Amino acid sequence: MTNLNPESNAAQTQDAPTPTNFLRDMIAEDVRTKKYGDAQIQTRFPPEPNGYLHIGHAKAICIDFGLADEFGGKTNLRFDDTNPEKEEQEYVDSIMADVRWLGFEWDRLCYASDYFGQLYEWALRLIKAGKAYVDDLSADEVREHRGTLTEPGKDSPYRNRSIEENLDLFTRMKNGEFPDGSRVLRAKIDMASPNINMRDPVMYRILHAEHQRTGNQWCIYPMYDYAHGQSDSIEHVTHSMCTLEFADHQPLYRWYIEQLGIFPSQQREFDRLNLTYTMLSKRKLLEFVQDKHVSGWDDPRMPTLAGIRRRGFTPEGLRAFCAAIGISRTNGATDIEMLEHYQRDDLNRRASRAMAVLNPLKLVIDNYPAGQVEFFEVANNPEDPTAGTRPVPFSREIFIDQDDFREVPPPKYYRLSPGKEVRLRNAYFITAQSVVKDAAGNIVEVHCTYDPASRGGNSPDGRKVKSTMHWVSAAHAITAEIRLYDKLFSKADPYDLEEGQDVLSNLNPKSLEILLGAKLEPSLANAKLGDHFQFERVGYFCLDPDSTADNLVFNRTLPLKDSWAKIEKKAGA
RNA sequence: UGGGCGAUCGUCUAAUGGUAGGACAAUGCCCUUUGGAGGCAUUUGUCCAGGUUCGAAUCCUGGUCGCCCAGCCA
Repeated sequence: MTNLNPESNAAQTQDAPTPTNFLRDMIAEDVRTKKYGDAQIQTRFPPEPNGYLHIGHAKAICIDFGLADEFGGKTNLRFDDTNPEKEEQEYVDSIMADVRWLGFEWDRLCYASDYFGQLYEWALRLIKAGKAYVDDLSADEVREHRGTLTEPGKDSPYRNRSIEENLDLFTRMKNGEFPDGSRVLRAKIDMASPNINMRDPVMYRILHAEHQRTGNQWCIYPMYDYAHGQSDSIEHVTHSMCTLEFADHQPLYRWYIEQLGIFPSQQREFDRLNLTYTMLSKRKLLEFVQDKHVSGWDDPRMPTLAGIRRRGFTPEGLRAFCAAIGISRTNGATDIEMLEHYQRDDLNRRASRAMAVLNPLKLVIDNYPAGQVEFFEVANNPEDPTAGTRPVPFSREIFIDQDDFREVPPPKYYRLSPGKEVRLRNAYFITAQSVVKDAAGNIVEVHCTYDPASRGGNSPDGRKVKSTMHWVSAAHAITAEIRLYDKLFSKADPYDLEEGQDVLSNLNPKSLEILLGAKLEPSLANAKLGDHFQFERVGYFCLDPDSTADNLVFNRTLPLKDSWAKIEKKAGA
């Protein structure tokens, strides 16, 4: 069952009508022809608990849960925990939390390890049917016998053992009589198959390893191919969607199910998500964490769901993105701009506005009475009148951003410069009069005059200003730490490498910039974890869990689109 | 190079033999108390060569290019 909240459903339906895709068409056809009788559509999301979920998994989750939901079906969360050497409870916990955060709730929580007993029984059945055998070849020898892409393999000398001997040996494998790697159970299919997966694939290997759920109960563990389809079948999964690299496994998936004569789950593959400037390999991400190139799985620069959540991304925005990118069988890379667009789109609708000055420059309004304070009632969200207002204090000395003042304004610069009049958002028109510089010639203070008649931000005489700037009252400002994040990689394709280089060499050295002296309007002292803010004219921000009462830390989720930056860039180029 | 899968604007995708459309990006204009948001407009595409057909992105043939597979990982 999915649990999309009404707001996000509305958001999705008001977008362009979702185009169809081959998976939906396939399911619709199966429903139409009653391929599974009156049984409901059943899907599953089957992560291995060996790492954190990332944006690529979000696409799979949206497909697995979304499609089932569309057809009134159900989705199981199943942990594919068949390799105890890589799996941990920490990952199980994070995966459950991430799926829920994305907005989905599973029907049944399952583990492949729940089926170890059944899988073992079925293995015995295949042995008795002459369809599986114990092989004593070493791993190296198995590889040598497998052949190559262009040459057929050779039969193992153990391939034609008697059923009795196979039964005896496999039982003893299970009973722990043999060391790791000494024997495997293999399906007896075809060593000359052009599909290497069909060249007598390994079904079970010996692993004297403790499993996070079954402990030491087993010392033989099923391989993915032997476990996955049967697990689907046990759960009566009608449509088992997976990524393209498993397409070659489909014949094997079907072979096991046919030999066993069990519920005919069917596998169908779709393309994996690739994003520009992003690494979506669990193995590499684990490396980043272990080698401390990032602070952890939830580093806000990580493409993990835990990372982007901490960064301030919303599940609604992510789901809209997943719906927009569609599903196909091509291999390309989606522009990260598209991900960011759907985040901004969602954040713009719901983020509370606030004023924050990241790089403060003091501004003194010389004709404003010293010691006077007034409060302006300011809209929390111009996009949403129901969001209400808040009081924002104003006084003689305020902070503006250094970017908003130029002693010598470049062409098309609308912001403050000597003699120029601008609007302080929601407050007054001001005109810059003079600057104060330090010994090194840096501007440390700007002096202005204000027009008392422009209170609220409009002049009664109707004169216009070209710019509106945000500000924070110096006496009331709270100081905070701001973490500005940028892309983790500096190349659109992280794998675009010189000979012998690793993706690490494409890491963006400026992916994190920390600002310690930012000045925020006082209401931000009440920010809570999980709140989303738009710092007006700057970007979207959220409170980081590193925050303490006397050191607030805000993460920049994304900057606002900045057309001035474009103009500047063009002028410079 | 054996097998599998694929190729449509710069990018991601629709069109299921009958008008090549949308989104993102880009560009220009309008609007704006966020150079945000919004509105309008514009640009760019069916891998190539043949064939079938009244009509082909779609079907056929032959190329070309890309991705995946030789774990006792998933």
